Amino acid sequence: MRKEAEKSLDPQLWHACAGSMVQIPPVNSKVFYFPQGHAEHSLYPVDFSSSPPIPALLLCRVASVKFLADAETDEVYAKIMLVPLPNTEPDLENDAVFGGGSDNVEKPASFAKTLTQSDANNGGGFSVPRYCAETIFPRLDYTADPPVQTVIARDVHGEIWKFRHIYRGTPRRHLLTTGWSSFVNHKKLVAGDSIVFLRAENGELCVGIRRAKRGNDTGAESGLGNGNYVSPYGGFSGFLKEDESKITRKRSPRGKGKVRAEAVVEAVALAANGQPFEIVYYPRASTPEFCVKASAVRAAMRVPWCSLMRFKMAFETEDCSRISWFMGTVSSVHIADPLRWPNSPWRLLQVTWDEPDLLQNVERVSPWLVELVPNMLPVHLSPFSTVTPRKKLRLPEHLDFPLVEQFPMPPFSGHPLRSSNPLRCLSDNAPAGIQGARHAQFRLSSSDPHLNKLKSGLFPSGFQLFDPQPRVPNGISMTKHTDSNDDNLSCLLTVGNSSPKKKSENGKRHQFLLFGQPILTEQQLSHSCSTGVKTSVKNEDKRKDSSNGSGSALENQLSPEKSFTTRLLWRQDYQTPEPGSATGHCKVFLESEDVGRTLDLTVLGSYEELYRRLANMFGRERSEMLGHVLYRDATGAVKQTGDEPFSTFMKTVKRLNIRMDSRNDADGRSWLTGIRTAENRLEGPNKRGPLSIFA
Amino acid sequence: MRKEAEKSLDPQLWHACAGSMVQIPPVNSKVFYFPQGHAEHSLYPVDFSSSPPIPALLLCRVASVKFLADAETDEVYAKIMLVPLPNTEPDLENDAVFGGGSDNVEKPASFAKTLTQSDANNGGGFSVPRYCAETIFPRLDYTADPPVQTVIARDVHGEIWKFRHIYRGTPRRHLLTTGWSSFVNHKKLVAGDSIVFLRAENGELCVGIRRAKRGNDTGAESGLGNGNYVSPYGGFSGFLKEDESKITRKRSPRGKGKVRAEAVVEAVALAANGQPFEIVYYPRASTPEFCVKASAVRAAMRVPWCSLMRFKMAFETEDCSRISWFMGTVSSVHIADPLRWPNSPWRLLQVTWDEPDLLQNVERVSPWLVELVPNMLPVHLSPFSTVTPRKKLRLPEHLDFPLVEQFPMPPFSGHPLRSSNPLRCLSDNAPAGIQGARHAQFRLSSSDPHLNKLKSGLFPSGFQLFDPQPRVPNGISMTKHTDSNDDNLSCLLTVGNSSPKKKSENGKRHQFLLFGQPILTEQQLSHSCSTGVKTSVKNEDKRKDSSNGSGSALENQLSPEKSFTTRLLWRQDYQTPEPGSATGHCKVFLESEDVGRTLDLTVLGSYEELYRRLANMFGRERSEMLGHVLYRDATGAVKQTGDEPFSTFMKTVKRLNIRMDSRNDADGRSWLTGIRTAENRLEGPNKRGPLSIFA
DNA sequence: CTGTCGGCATATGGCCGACAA
DNA sequence: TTGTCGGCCATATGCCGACAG
Repeated sequence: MRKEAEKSLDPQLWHACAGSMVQIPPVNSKVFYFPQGHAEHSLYPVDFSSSPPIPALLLCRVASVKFLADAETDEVYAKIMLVPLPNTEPDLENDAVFGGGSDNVEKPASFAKTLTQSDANNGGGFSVPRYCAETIFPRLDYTADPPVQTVIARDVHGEIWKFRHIYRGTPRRHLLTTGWSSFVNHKKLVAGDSIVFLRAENGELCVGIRRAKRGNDTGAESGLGNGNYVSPYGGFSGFLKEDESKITRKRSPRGKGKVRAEAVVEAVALAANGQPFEIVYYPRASTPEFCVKASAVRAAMRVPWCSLMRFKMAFETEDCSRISWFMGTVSSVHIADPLRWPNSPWRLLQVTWDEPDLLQNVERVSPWLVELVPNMLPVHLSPFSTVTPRKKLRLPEHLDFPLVEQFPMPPFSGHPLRSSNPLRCLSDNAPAGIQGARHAQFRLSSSDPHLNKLKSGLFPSGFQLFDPQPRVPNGISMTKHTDSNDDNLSCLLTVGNSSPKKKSENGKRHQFLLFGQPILTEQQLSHSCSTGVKTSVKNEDKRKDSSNGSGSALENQLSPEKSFTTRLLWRQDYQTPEPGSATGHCKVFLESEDVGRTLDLTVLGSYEELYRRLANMFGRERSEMLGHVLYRDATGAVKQTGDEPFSTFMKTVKRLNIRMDSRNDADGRSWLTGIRTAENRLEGPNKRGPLSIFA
Repeated sequence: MRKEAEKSLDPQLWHACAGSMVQIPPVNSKVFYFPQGHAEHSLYPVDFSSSPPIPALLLCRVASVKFLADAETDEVYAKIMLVPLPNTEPDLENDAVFGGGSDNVEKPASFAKTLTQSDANNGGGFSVPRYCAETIFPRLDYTADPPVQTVIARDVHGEIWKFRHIYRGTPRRHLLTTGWSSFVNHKKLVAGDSIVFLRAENGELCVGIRRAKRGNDTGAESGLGNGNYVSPYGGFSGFLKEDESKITRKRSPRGKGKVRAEAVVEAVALAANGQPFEIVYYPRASTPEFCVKASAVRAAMRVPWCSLMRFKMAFETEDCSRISWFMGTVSSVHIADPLRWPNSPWRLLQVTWDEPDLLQNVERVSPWLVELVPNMLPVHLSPFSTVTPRKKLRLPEHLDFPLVEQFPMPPFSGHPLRSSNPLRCLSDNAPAGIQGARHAQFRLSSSDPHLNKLKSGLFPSGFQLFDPQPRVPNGISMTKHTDSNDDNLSCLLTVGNSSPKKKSENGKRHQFLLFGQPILTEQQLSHSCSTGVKTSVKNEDKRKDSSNGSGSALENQLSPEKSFTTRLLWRQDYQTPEPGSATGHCKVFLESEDVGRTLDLTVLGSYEELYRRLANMFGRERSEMLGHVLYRDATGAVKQTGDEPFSTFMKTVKRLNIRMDSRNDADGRSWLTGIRTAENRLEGPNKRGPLSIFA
């Protein structure tokens, strides 16, 4: 292919387009490069078989960074040249060695707006929010009647766009008229895409675009215009990739804007040889960054990660207007892909979310993406709290554990499961200093002075634990399981559950989209269904714990039967019983759809009944189910229904995936026919009703 | 990149789009593969340095052929899988060994029309030529008033287009109305592009497009609508490539529709290993076919090519409506690139054309592209004669020389210049049988009975040598050099010149475009200017001839001073004097422009004067000329003005190239803005007056 | 026979204030 | 404050016969 003139664009404009959570490591700083993450960043499966053995992570120096934009789509991406560093570097070396320049250049004035239907479709006008007009645009002469000016903006390619900016109407408002629709057409913008205006340092106005990650058409009915989709920071790509590739194909059929598999192999080969190599990173691809600030990785790996640890993680709404923190619990710590990447910390943590439905497909995260929070009553921060990710919540000094193992040498040599045993990791390795932290983590109670100290820093002001009317707008609604034998717990659950209903009843609510899948809050789903996601791993851990027969006080403290707080955690987040348990609820995912439905296995006595039930549930023929229902058995292996006796199946199954032949492939051409057509298509035959249908 | 579904399209439609001169070798036939030609087919320089040594040509079997079309531009191309064959194959083996099936499937009814301005621009209608409507379209019911129908056609991707076909107006004519402009817009057609309608064997109507090779905007003023540009068959790519890349970039900036350099290297590597490999061939790329029917190559190499041999070569008008034969003379026979491809017959022949201005950049051709014709009075076939390339003029049997050297082993081992010595090749190697042919070649006179025999076969019927009103519509106009010392010659020249003027004076004339460069007939240029192209090589040959001291009768016959016919050839085609001669005319090419202008060097006394003259000529600053004027010195090396003393420069220079920084780069985006804009651009600031300005 | 033009009907684009959320 | 709508004007689109080459 032709080498385009790789003109690095204004880094500020680039960042404005990339979103506020994207951080590109500065030149000369040190990062860890993760081939695994690089592979995830590629749309296509990456075959490392021909490569030499590669370390799972590689310390590198950032030799150069180019901020680029796709010539066709304006999608921003970065080319980063990395120089592998010898592993002899001292472990705790300061990153500042290379003098990573002052990254703190102040952000220029910028404004982003997600296009409404009116902005994108009708009459060719754009409603300029007052703030944007007054702070970003050139000053308008309000003495004129009407006040008008021509706004000139430069896009990522340096091309100039002119817009008539007028202040008119009753009541008065700012509008872009002439020139706007031409811009929309040229950039092929649709409602839901965002536009970024930025006043550069030289005073010039810049304009960038951020395309909506059109998950699929379901977005249309929830009002694309308001689209407050969640874009995962350090997201997850397993099940989703396929969906995304479909989207990408529609928008740019030549597979641009994504990294080719060969590029990954090539980079990895060079990296393995210790040679400089170049990586391309698409910040809006919804896959986690795979060049991570070395200090961040080191800091994260100093934490002896264990099950039951509580953490929060930042996500960005799709339009980049807000950042949300989601709370979760580490359900298991183990190597994500022990065969290929035996010692990789990448996605080391298996997690469960306080809002599991909101983050359904984020099952594993890398430690440096999350922030530990003291274990306490898991009453959640609002996902809409506006805590910025910059004012990071620093852990108390005594939480800064020493390294569990040597680092950056593989932290989990020998026994991959060793660290995934929470008890061992705490009881065997934890130095005295940890105890204080653990105290804060596990001895937390409303009367504990530590809590008050912490909560003032951790929660929005005014937040009160056990507040009878807690101001938690959209937290998980807690289930009303009555098999609890602990009144205290029930009480707490009730209390925690009393408030959220208030807001959940009126339809208009923030909508989240994660990896192109609409995220429904639990209210939208059901109160009676249990989530049952990712419980087995936890229970495996638990079984192993008991089998090793350790009886330390610590273990007793952590055991569900012995500790109040732990039990609370347990109850709430892992309410689902044992695999194949009495409640026997199971999530069912139809491949072509987005959100799982819940199925009560207890009412079923045979595969035959299951098929009938599933066919009924999805409006398909029973015969279509045969050979299409997949699940993972106790060992994690993928099986089809029928592979095991039904009784065994019943006991192990937690999640079913129904593979369907995709229909309606024929309209691949629609992207050609322009915006308005694409718009209409949203209301076409693919339109579907709400997906939260439960058995 | 994503693998598109490589659906082979209807071969008939493919051929209709590719043009009538394009022949794809049938499966199982044998071809010679030329890496050199493959590299020329790539837009970008191909670096073979990392490859193992490669033979210049490789006998292969055609394993499969896929007829494809670019998803975006509809440009047709072919993917051909070749299997290298061992060199042990007998040399003269018949190609039919593999049973190359009957290639003679009859051509389906098809019709091509070059879009007029009206077709492409106005009102959204398409004037259907009656022939097309009556023979290709479905039968119209003429009893209706007006007769209307919907014509349904399938394009290369199988997509369906509907057009309202109406027969109306006074006088009645066939039109496509509704649906047409949508087609034009989707396919981004502009005036000058062609549309192909074809009735497939199953009765279905197919539609294909052939884009004009828009050299550049000069086409606009000469009337794109009539565009009868010449498209070279087995063209030339040296100087032109750059121009073409500019064009391609404008139309498809991602470099699609061209072969990548790496693809060539990969194919060559496989080929060198004897492994099957795939090549991609774009028939409309104006580079010669590099998989050539083995029998054609063998036949061509049986001819002992020599200087002064006369030949003709077929070219196709750009709209594929006609095929023209151009006559030329072999000026030298030598390896094109002796360093890289020491024994390659590729572009073995250096040629001069009877119409040098029409084929200015075709300087070297491969032997199998040309057809020998007996040397005789070079009065030219009309370029518009409608001789099809199929009814080939077979050479008399006695011209079928035995092999000069073993073949396919390199035919020119040892002394690359050996065969370029016309005397040696004729006098040393020529068997007796040649004499007869040579007699026809050189002993030709109006009274010679051989001539009459030959001319009846070679010339259009009715053609009469020395006819006072010869029916040669557009032959080269002969110059009126008066330094001739042969009255007979002058007479002949006058006679030859008497007719063409008739048609040349009125503006409407066939326009030719070659490699994107408009071709002006000599009338359009000047009568007083000499062409000076490719004279030096000839003269070099001549010098070598005399230096070897042979004094055979043959040489005397060939010497300009001794032979009438030779002298005539010489006078007419090589009227330019020695390099640096008394007339001292020199062609000047501005890089960004298309056609050279002629400069009289004799009036100049210094580089300073030259710069002033050139600046004046092109409306540039004198300072812009410094360091930008390039030429080749006597040895062929590229030099800048100033590298040699002016007097030396004066003696050697035949052609100047002025390199200019291209301005107006900002409109690279114009291809995006649609047809009408592109159309308008043609009349924009780039518009230029006629280019044939002479010093 | 067919390329181009001007006429003209209709569709679309695009600017506007009204209104309401 | 700003998203959406209907009104309405200007322009573009596109079909037509006239005319001429």
